[in-house]
Amino acid sequence: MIRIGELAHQSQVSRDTLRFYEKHGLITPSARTDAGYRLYAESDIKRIGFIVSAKKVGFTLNEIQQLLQLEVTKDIKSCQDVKEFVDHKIQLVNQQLIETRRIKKSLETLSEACCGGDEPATQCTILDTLNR
Amino acid sequence: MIRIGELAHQSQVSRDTLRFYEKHGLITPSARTDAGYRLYAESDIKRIGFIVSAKKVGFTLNEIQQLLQLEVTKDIKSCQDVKEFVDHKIQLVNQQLIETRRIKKSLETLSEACCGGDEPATQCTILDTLNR
DNA sequence: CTTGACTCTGGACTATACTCCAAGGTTTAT
DNA sequence: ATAAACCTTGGAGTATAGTCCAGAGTCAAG
Repeated sequence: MIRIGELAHQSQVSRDTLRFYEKHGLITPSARTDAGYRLYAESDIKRIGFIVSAKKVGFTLNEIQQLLQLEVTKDIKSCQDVKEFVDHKIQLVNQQLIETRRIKKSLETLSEACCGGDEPATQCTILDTLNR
Repeated sequence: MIRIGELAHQSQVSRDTLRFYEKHGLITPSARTDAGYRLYAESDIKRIGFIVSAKKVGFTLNEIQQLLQLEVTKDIKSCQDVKEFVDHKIQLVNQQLIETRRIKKSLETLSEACCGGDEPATQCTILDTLNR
């Protein structure tokens, strides 16, 4: 059993963030010392690893919480459920991708129409366009 | 000169949002009635239009404020300055695009490795991967 | 026995972009 | 005259993901 500082070190997640995750129900230390110090077991370390990995692939903390639910109920939840969850997230990310592309395109159109010269911007096409 | 409700109606931006924009220095009503009611002139309406357009192409409120600065100082700022501002934003959006693509790919890899069957998820490759 | 490193809690603060509310004043229509 | 509709301000709340701090307790080493 390790204390919070050690876990922070091992998992590269700050103490404050660990406590923050706890407050939001993502993880609970397996035990406490008599003085109230958090004590983490191997399983807790793995759980933090899970959270870190899930964050890397783009899940929000809220989604990670749901994933952890799936983790816990592994034997009553099927692979299909897990896959559906991931596929749903892919849909969300895809929408975000489309929106970001749209924005990029708009900005590029804006930029391309601009002469970019060093004359005063009184007639700047960019500012003109945004004014409509 | 119109009042806030009318401007909200015309610009499709809520009263609260208009006051919010004011608090954050994006717009100031040209006048007030004796009773303190905000009064907006044509130029104010245009300014809101500018803000709405700029939001549509993906600028944050902070960036819009900077754009409005450029607007004001049109004759001392060049087209080049404006274009540089937009091009810098394109860079930011591009980074976001790359990151979102990375996430999408990670999720797809995760999903593709999963059988998606209706057996219990005890051996689910998705959960396994996230556990590493 | 004291110093330094570590931990605890609760709460404030960051950024982004609003949204909602309460309590009160003003305008407009009937 | 009064009710409805509109306006004012300040402040709180929403979601996301933390970060930072103060004041206090704990623990190991010199």
